[in-house]
Amino acid sequence: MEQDNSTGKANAYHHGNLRQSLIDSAIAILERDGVAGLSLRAVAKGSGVSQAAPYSHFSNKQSLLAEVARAGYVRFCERMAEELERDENKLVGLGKGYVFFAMENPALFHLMFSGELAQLVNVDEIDDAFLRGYQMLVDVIAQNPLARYGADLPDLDIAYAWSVVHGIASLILGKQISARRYNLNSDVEFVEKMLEKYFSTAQDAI
Amino acid sequence: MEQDNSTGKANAYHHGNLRQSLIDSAIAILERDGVAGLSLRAVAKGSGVSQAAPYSHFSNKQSLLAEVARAGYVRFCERMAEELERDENKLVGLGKGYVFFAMENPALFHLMFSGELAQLVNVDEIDDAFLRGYQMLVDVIAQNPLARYGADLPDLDIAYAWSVVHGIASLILGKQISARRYNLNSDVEFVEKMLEKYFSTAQDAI
DNA sequence: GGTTTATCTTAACGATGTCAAGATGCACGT
DNA sequence: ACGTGCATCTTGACATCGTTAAGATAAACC
Repeated sequence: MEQDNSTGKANAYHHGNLRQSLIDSAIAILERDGVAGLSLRAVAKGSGVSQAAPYSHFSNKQSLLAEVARAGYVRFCERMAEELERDENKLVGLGKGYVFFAMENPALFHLMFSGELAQLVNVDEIDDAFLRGYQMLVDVIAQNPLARYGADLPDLDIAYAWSVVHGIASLILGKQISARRYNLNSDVEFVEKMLEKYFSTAQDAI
Repeated sequence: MEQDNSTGKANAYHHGNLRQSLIDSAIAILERDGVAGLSLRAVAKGSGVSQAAPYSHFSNKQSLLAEVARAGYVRFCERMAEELERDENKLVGLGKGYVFFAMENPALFHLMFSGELAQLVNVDEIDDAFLRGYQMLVDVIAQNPLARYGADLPDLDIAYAWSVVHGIASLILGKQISARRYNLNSDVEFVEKMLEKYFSTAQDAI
């Protein structure tokens, strides 16, 4: 974060950029082995340092995970912006980005939204990255009011739209919903069908 | 399960009904201390047996948790049925039961739907209890088609309604959504407003 | 060049999931 | 009635985990 990766003082003893390296290692382990394999010792080994080295940069495991979640929110926003450009219906595009990110990064998504970090950790730093994602939804809803409810209560519309995409993502990750149950070829196709059907906006309607 | 609780052969050495007792202890710990306090050793101590005793009844911790989840689905269905009677709009009632159960049993709900059990454990036994809850939703949707989409694709309507309530529940448990954000007094009130607004059925519409 | 200080290592502690070996006592055949 | 088999439970141990304490290293600054 405060130190450049490439100009780190390469040294047998002093890593040079351990803080960021630990976050990267944690994300890599999360993608490869899931939450089960994400031990502090494994993260340290992934960065080539000893077991206790992370404690020079994080007060405990939860603090590291909070930073991982923060990095996750950044990627999350990028993924939504990517899909937002591709889709004409902005609400559908945002929803696709939301659910696709969850499907592509299941463990990271779970870490970001499970709420296990919210209690013990300083949430303010997370909020920065998190609120940027929330703002994307607010903007899209403001410009594309949902078809059936007009704009009289946009706040609830925001919570509603958020709930729909988050519910779809959660149920897919939890294996409760699958394309097979609905005779579709892939989960991606299922998500697209769902969002296009239930996220029609005022412009699309009738 | 196969042994009665009251007629268990009370004995200093042989517990008599340890299997069910362990499941009950696990649920009690889950409610009191959350997932963090749910160790096998704590569960064993809660039933007054030694650390390794659970391995006479469960192959590992995951197997015990699977049974806990199964018991959770039973309670889950009861809670939905309770709210279903109370509400005239059946879809709204079902949704209230769904979200209220999550709010009243956050750790249990998380265990039931996180999908962490789905990989390693024999899911068939869970499915029995789980499918009863799913069938409740199917029946309600069949009798109360959603207002705007008719009955041409009820399958997707089911997935949609499920996603909405599951999303609301998940976001509330994860502290991403709260009544305070929407200027409401309580999360219960927020849930009721949401469901009544977005779960209007064909009968209610216009 | 010597000191300060951040960074990293080694060693250890308690807690946890799990297994192996043995103790206990209910059930059942004789 | 009585011994045997088998399910059930205990003790003890091991590897792994998060975390802390004490000390080693070397970069930074005077």
